[in-house]
Amino acid sequence: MKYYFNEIEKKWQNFWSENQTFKAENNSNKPKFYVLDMFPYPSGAGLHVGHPLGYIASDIYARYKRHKGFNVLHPQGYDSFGLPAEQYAIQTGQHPAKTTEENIRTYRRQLDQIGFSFDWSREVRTSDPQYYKWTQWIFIQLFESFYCKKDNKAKPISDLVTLFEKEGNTNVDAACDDDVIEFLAEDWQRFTDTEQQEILAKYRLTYLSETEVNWCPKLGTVLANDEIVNGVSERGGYPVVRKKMKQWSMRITAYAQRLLDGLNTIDWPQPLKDSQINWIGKSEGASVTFKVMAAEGDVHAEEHVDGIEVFTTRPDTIFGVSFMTLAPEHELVAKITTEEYKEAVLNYIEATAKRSERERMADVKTISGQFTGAYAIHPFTGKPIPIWIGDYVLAGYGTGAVMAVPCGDQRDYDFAKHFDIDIPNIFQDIDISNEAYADKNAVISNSDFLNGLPAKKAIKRAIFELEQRGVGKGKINYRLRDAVFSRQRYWGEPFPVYYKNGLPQMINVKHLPMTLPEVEKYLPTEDGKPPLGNATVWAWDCRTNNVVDNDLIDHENVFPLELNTMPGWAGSSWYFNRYMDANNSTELASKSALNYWRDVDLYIGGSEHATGHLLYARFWQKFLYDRGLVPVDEFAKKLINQGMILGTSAFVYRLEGENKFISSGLVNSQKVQPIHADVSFVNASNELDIEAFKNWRPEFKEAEFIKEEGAFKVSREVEKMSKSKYNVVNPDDICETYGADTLRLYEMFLGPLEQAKPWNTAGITGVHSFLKKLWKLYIKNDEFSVSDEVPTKEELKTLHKTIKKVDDDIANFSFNTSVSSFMIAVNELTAQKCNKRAILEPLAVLISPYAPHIAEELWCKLGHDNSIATAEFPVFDPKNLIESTKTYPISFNGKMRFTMDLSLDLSKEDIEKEVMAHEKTIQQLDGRAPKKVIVIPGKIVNIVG
RNA sequence: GCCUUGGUGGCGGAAUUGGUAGACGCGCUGGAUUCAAAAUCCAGUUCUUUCGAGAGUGUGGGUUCGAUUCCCACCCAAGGUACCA
Repeated sequence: MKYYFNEIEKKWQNFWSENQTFKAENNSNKPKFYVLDMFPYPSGAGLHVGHPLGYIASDIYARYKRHKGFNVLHPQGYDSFGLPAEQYAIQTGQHPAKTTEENIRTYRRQLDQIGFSFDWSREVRTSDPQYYKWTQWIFIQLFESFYCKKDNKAKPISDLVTLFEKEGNTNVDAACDDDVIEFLAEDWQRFTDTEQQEILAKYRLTYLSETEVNWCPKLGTVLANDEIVNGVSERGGYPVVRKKMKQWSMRITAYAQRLLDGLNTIDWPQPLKDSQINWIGKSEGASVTFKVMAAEGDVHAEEHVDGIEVFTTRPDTIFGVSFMTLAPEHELVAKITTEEYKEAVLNYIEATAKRSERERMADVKTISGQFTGAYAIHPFTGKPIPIWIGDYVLAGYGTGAVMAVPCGDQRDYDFAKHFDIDIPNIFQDIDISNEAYADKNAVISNSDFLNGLPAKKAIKRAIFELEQRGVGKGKINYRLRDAVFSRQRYWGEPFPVYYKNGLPQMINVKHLPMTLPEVEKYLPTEDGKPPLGNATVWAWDCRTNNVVDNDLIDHENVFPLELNTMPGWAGSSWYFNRYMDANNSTELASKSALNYWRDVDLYIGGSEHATGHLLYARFWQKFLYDRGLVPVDEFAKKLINQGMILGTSAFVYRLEGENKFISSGLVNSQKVQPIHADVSFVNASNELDIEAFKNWRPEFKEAEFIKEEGAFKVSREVEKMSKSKYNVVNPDDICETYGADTLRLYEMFLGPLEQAKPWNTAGITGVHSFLKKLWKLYIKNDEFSVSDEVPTKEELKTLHKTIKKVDDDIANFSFNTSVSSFMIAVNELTAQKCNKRAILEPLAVLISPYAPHIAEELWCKLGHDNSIATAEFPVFDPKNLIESTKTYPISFNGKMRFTMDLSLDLSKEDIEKEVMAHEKTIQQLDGRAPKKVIVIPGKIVNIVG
């Protein structure tokens, strides 16, 4: 009766699939539990052992919750739009849909073979028109909405139109573009339809705007900030430049505060919350407008410049202002610069423009700047303030201008020192002769009405005074920008948009989905249009509501369609809602399904999505909530980031200039070249399979190998798992050799779920032989058989302490320690020669979330004809752990020296008497009298002295 | 620089509220079984040691009868982020 894992695993995978064991129902008397994984992008390379880590953890959790009586939703799908399929299409001409389909098939096979309890009847694919129909639908809802700041929620744009008709926009408090002008009801009536549309566009939650974007010429597309690493594209490492383009944007900034507040209501990892908080970058302070002083002889100066607006977090330091600095790109620079300084300013701007964004960021130490000749007027003192330009001020943050307070800001201080500008000290008893004082702990002085106030009070007072005089006001500034939503790609969701007189029009939702058109080529067109510009049938006929041939475009009835597609995060921002009712063709999900499942109870995925997917998805969820489309405004109550599994690379050493390899222990100080060897050639003792290595590449065929102690050893190093490092381990091979249950257990056994940890196949034999030992417990005389005898106290103790441990571990997501406790249990039961049903049946259930195939087989052999998934989880009974004696550690000055078995009934005094009489105590004390004896009954004895 | 997380044997890692540091597994050493190998089983395995014992959880201090755990300072590593005004 051997443990034939391959047969067992195949058998049960088929059973689950045929019986739809894990299909979740949308109505049930059981409490609901929704366990979600971040769905994968189906790449051509398939899965390596690092990918399923999170899926195994969530699967254990889902199976455990089923045993505990929950109606569990545990779905899976594919984030199947994306760049790699498109790049492949560009190279081979193969339609991305085809590549994607093939990749999905590989993924599905690999996932099935690991034995996940996914409800595949709810599978979603973002690239499926039946799915992206609803992505397009949500886009239209965003277009038809604005953000009302009074009610702090999104509302229909028609509400806004009603308001405009009644009273114009003077009383409207809504998130909008900065350049909205005020108008009255009469004005609104007078505006042409086009003018009205242009105004509404400034309020819509998605809008077209001329934005400066990160354009990657090599990829022919716009990249989001998080797709750029160190100034080059994350994919491919191509250079990225700034370029102005008309793009769809999402007004995520309207939700900045709610995205911050919501973090307090969800159980997500602190580092992840911190990076979202950072990304949103809220800073509180004031905006202050500095009037510009008329240049000598220029009587009209004030007419062409209203003033320079700055944002500061320290309005309390306003009396310390001794100059202002504008970003070189600031639009006022040209207007205010005096004749005398024109040339110098132009030269400076030219010089900074030459330096790339990257250089500017890397080189923080060099101080540069240029005086413009112009002066601003201090709003309180009326003194002239010289206006400089300098590239330490960034055009993209705040207003692109700062009021410089050298005594309170190190950058201003350095700038002032460098250009010999005055550094007035406005802090009482603070020495600023060497550096600025940036803390908020000083008392303000030399500052008129702020004198004697501590910083925090001074900030409030300063804002009050600014507002009184109408030169500024309290303001909250966010680093978060509106999100660019257009991509110049083929393999993404098309926008449901056509253009009439240059104005975007939404296609009526009843004509969705707008499916991707066929194109000849997947590259941008020669005149720089996105790939959809290659489509010949991509025009909208308003009479028939059909996509028609471009030749029919007449701008009266037939109009051109949008050529951009949506970004990768569109489809992933709401998929968790779709799983609740994945096959609904009339709604994104039915009200009843949404109200039943509500939100994700446990979401597991990588931390790399902190400021991308996880921020956008929260934004969309809040929007959908505002519009009454979903019942909760945070989609995931709890989130866990699984750590990355790293590879353990193997290195062989080649003597420099020779085709001779030397075992790693013999290298010493010889000149060698380390070469990655494929990890599959190396065994648990780091010995290389020389024959396999020789056959690997022709250049090694004739190589010579210098062994140590009869073997050739490699050295190991932990690196990221990657093809080029030959340290990738394929789960298919592991399942073939050891089985899926072994893979699942080993991935959990490696270490804490959230921690990054190296994979080393060598250790897998430990968990594999554990499963074999487990199997053997159920075998007697080579037959499957268990006895119905009453279990002993010891056997019950082993079982129940394991139940308790596993319950606690799963509650803490500490899956690695439950694997250890299973091993301990099986070791103990083996030693006890336990073959009893009363122990072994609950044990099978206990292990089934972790190793479901072997558990099903044992369950079946124990005489059950239903799946073990339906079994109730064993219940811990503390009475099985009650002891009568305790092995006391006897310590001296806190150091344990020996142990003593004593009855738990003994009093403190009795314990002390017994311990003091013990020969080892006498020996330890060596004649000294103890100063003190600490006795904690049931725990420890500590003798001091 | 700032924020976050972490630092324990040769390796992955254990140690609920401060109470026997190194569970469990790998590797290693020795043994049994075998013609041999695989597989399996048994014993040992933190370091030092004069074999009595002593030291030991990044470093240095502190609190405590007792600290991997709490406090202070510092060092190192990983991840995030940045002339953010």
